[in-house]
Amino acid sequence: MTAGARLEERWRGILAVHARTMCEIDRVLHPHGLGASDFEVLDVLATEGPEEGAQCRVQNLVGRVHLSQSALSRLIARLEKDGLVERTMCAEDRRGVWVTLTRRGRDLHAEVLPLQRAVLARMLGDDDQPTSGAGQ
Amino acid sequence: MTAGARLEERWRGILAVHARTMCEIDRVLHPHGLGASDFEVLDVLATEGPEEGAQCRVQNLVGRVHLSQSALSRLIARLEKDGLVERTMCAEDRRGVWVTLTRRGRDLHAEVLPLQRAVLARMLGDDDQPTSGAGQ
DNA sequence: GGGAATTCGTTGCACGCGCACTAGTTGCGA
DNA sequence: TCGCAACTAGTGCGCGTGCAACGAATTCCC
Repeated sequence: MTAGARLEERWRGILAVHARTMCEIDRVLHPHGLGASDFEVLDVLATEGPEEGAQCRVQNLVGRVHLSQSALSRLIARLEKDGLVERTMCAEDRRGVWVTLTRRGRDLHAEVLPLQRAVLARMLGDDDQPTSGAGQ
Repeated sequence: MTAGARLEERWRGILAVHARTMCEIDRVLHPHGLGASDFEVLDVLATEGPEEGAQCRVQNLVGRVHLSQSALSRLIARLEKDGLVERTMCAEDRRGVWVTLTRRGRDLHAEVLPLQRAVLARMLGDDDQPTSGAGQ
C-alpha cells in the first residue's frame, strides 16, 4: 500500500522532471529549427561517429532513440530536407540506408549542444524530484 | 566536461525509463479504453476527492497534469463522452467548470489502478537507471 | 457605474507520433 | 532453382498535442 504510493510518487517526479526538461529543451532548440527528437538523433549521430563522414544505419538508430521506425524515418527525411543529414544507399545490403551527418548538421549540433547541456544542468543539477508543489 | 557527460547520461536514463514505462502503461490501459494521460487525470480526480461527487476545476487540474489547457479540455471532453466524468457549470464563477468523476469513472479507475501500479513496480522497482545498454 | 485588463475554458490549425501495411531485399531450405 | 519467411525502410491514416486566437465572465481601477 505504502509501497505503491511511494512508487506513484516517484513516477510523478519522473513525469514532472521529464515534462519540464523536455519542454525547456524544445523551447531552447526551437529558434534553431530543431525539436527535442531532432536533437536526440543528431546527438546520437555525432556521438557515434565523431569523424567526418561517419555512417549509421536507420535500423541502428531505432534502438538508440525512443521513436518508432516510422517516426524516425520521417524525422530523418525532415533532417535531410534541411540539409543536416544525408541518406545514401547501402551497397552491401540494399535494404539498408546509411545516414551521415553533413558538415552543416555537425556544426549545428556543436552549436546547440551547450544550450542543451545548460538546460540539463539547470533542470537536473539543481533538484530532480520536487516532492510536492515546490516550484511553478 | 565530465559533468556534462554525466548529466547527459542521467538524462538519457530518465528518457529511457520514461519512454518504456509510459509505453507499457499505455499498452496495459489500452484494452480498457484509456491512455496514459487519461489515467493521469482520472487518478488526480480520484485522489483529490475520494468521496462521491467530489468536484475539481479544470484550472486546478492543469497544474497537476503535464498537459496544456487545450489538451486537457479535449481530454476531459473525451472522458465525458465515455461517461467517466461530468462537466457542470460553476455557479460562483461562471467561467469555471466543475469536473466530477462519475460512478463509472471511479469504478474504472479502481479497476485499472492495480495494473498501473504493477507496471510501475516492474519498471521502477527493479532498476531505474540502466547506465549503459544493459537491457533491451 | 463603466471601460480596460485579466482569467477561464474552448476551438481552429498544423504537426509529430504510432499502428498497420506496402515495396524491395536477403537468406534459407526443399 | 524456386519459393517462402524474415527483415529494412517508407507510406497512408487517424489521433493526441501545443500554440494562438476566441468568446464569455470577472476583477480592477478610475
